[in-house]
Amino acid sequence: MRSESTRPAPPDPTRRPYSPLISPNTVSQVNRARVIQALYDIGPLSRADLARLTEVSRATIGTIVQPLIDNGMLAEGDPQPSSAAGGKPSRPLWFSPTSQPIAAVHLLPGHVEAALVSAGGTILSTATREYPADTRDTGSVVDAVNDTLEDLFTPDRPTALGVGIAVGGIVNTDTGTIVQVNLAPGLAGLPIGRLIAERTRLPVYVDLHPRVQALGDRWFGQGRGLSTFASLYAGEALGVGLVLGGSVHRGPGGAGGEIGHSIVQADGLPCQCGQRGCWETIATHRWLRDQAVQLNLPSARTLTVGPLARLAAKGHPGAGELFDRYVDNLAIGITNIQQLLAPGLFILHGDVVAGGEALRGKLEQQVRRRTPAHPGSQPQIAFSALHDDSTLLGAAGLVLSRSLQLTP
Amino acid sequence: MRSESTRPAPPDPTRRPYSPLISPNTVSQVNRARVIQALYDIGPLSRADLARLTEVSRATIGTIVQPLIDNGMLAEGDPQPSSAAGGKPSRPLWFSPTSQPIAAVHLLPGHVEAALVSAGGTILSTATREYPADTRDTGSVVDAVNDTLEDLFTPDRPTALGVGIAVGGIVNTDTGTIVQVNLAPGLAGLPIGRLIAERTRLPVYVDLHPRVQALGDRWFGQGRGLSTFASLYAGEALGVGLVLGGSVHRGPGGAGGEIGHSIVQADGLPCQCGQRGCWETIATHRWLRDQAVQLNLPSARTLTVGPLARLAAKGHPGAGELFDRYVDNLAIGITNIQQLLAPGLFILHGDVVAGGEALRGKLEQQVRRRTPAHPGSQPQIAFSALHDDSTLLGAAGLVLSRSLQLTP
DNA sequence: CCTGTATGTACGGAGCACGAACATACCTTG
DNA sequence: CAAGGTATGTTCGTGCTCCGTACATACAGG
Repeated sequence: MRSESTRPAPPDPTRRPYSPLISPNTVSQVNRARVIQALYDIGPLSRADLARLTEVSRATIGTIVQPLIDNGMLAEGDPQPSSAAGGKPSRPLWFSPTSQPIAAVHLLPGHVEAALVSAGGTILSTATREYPADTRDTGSVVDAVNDTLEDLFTPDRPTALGVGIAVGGIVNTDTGTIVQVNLAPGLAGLPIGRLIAERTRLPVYVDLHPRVQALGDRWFGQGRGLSTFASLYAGEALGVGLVLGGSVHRGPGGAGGEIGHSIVQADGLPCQCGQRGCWETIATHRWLRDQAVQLNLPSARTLTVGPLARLAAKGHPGAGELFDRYVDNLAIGITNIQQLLAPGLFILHGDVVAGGEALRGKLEQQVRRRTPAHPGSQPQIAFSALHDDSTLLGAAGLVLSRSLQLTP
Repeated sequence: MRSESTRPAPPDPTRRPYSPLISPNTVSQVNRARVIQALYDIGPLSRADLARLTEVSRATIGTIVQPLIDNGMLAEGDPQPSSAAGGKPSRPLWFSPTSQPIAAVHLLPGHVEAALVSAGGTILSTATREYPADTRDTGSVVDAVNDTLEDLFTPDRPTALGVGIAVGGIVNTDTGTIVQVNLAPGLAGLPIGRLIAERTRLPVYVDLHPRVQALGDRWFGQGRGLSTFASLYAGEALGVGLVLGGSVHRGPGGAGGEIGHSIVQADGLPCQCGQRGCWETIATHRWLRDQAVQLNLPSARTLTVGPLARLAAKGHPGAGELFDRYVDNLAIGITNIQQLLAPGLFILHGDVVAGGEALRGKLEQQVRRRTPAHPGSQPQIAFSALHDDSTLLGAAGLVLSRSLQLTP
């Protein structure tokens, strides 16, 4: 029995976990994780590059990477030609396409997408399933996810490292339980993480869709190696995933990122949430379509950003002005994030990407105009380079960061 | 010469630094830092407590803490009575009052406050200096800071571990240069960090005032051991310091926290910064006084939160309503932070604290009303327990975290 | 006084990174 | 083509730190 009198405080999700001390046995684990991290951050690197980067001897790198090559995670690439000074050509190391894959799931209202992803970020195979979005039979949802995974797990492949699930709604990341999905209210309360873990006997990690997208950018996209950036989803809804200090930010229980309900117009339009002037009320498809109806734009009730941009480019009456207002409304919320956190880089996902360079350039200009000059840190707006794969790759990144004990 | 062809990317402030691998020599440094961290997070702990907490043997803790006791940083407290089960009484370890102190500086427009702080967070001595706030002679400012420090550095004390400087304005934390101080424009561009480092020959760390306050809460106040919280300064201005994942957040160059210019009323009152509807325009003394003048409250032009709260408590006509509107305006900005980051705890500093429990309770209620229920994470509002010392203690925490290589 | 319990310390053993030296492979130059 | 230079990757003995076990110390309770 432990002494109760001087016993440390009981566990509390808001308390910082005490990092255990490093023992000789764990040094190699920690170092292995850091080497893998460097590869993800920078790309293929030779042993000598890794030694310089991590400030250890080449001999040490050898002993760290050799087991990873032996167990099939890493593989040596073709020799790189040596420089003009001569020297033995280096053999860059990178994740083997035949290494243990990762299962990635995107759970949307009404359907499930899944993929098997290699450690290097290649999508090896995909599968999808439909389910009735308005169902209250949560068993059918779990079945849909499980069946999709079964399609991926063929006997000729090694078992997956784990399963990452991105949910288009609010999730408690500590318990892997769905809290709320707007267009599928029946999913509320479903402990999807535990149920899939029981069926697959694999570690399962569940997180919010915008945060998973940020993980995609962080591991496989423009966020690689960056300390701080924001991934913004904008389209029919708004959401943000924040990478701060190299880790994706999660509030207690995985809260945070509900940027759609931040207030940008205190006495503005009423929002579904009961407040007034949420960012959602002026920067989503709903607002865009309401305005388009008033302006008598074609197909106003199903308008999206791409068609609006094309109407504006053609000079359709009212379209250009609406486009500009939409961009400025987006800029307001982005500015607020920049003022508070100064991530510096905003990676855009969702339908907003259909706005093209006209939208990106204008948006960047508006955000810069609204953020007073801070030396050497002009905010940048970019479209995600991962396109439609960002969520599935992010779900793989979720598994990677947790399973390999890398930066979370 | 290094090979250029496979050379890793050049250094970039927005890139994450690659943590060097751990060698047998550095294991002890890392572990020592983690033991010290545990003491700061929890308070005095015996060797056995530390062993349980850090998951190493008591023997290891002994070898880690013995040098710290020998060099005077830690000291054994009085034996704690053993529990009913018996056993040898434990000797709690804590920072010795005679350990190497830390110099803390608060640079305000027109005057300088400084203190010598023990590692345990006790203010050992203080000193102040005035300087003309409207000066363009930056030498006089550096002299004022330096003279104040000289007052503290008496020959009978060991040399300080370092100097932490909190600046009431925008600062580039990478270079230690002042970017802008609202009421002392002459300070812009002053490389205060480098200049004080040259004079004192000590390591000097410079940061923004709200962020330093957050560090005070994080090391010595209610933020101890917490993973995530926000420290809000509210009074004549607004500013926020964020602790996320155990570290205080800094954007590139130390940007971020300029919450006063986040937009909460897109078509609202014009702000000094050129935009409309910044939070500043509805939640600072300026707004409060403008409203008080319109309501004909007594001493309206110099009104602060304390007198307003007392007028409201006495039922003075209009005061109660103004008080409520002020609280709700504060709640808007806090809600936005909660929606984005979900820090869960907001520690208030500045004149707003004079509003007392009436203000705190109402503010908490408003923020909770505005944030849709997230399971098990109701946001909390608290006043700083450090009162007027929070900035100086935070400046000490700034030095601690950097000098001891603890979590930044 | 003896047993039980808990704290703090001493000592041989094991794991891992380090440094130096070596094998390998390519370049340039005469 | 041979020699010298340069860079990569590997081998092997050394040293640092933590681990497990055992032991000394100190208090409670019967």
